[in-house]
Amino acid sequence: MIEKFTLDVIHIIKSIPKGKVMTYGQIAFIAGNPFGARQVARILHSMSQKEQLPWHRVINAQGKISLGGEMGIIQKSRLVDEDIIFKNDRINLRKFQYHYPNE
DNA sequence: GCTGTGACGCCAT
DNA sequence: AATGGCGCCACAG
Repeated sequence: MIEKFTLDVIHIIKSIPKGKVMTYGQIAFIAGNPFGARQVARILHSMSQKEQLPWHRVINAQGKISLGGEMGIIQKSRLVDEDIIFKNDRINLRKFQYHYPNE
């Protein structure tokens, strides 16, 4: 049985519109687990390959990519393609963060 | 059912 | 601004 938290997280991630991003902590908070940022990361890691999640729209609270190596490059270029602007590998959250409708 | 782990976040230096 | 340490919790082994 998969936790409701996990399902909520997946649903929330799927709702992120193009050109916007959300942070791990924000998603976890909305899903009902204020301290579940790490679970969000874990969910992405395990599900993004199977599910069709816009995983590249999820970044950390500092507005930076949490992945190193090639995956990080891929994520960055995907975001750039959505007109999201990087300034020294950092995104302006005040401008690009998506505020979830409910809660 | 106990233990380690992680694409994190926050506060104290 | 940069680092380090601790907390928190679902999931795999």
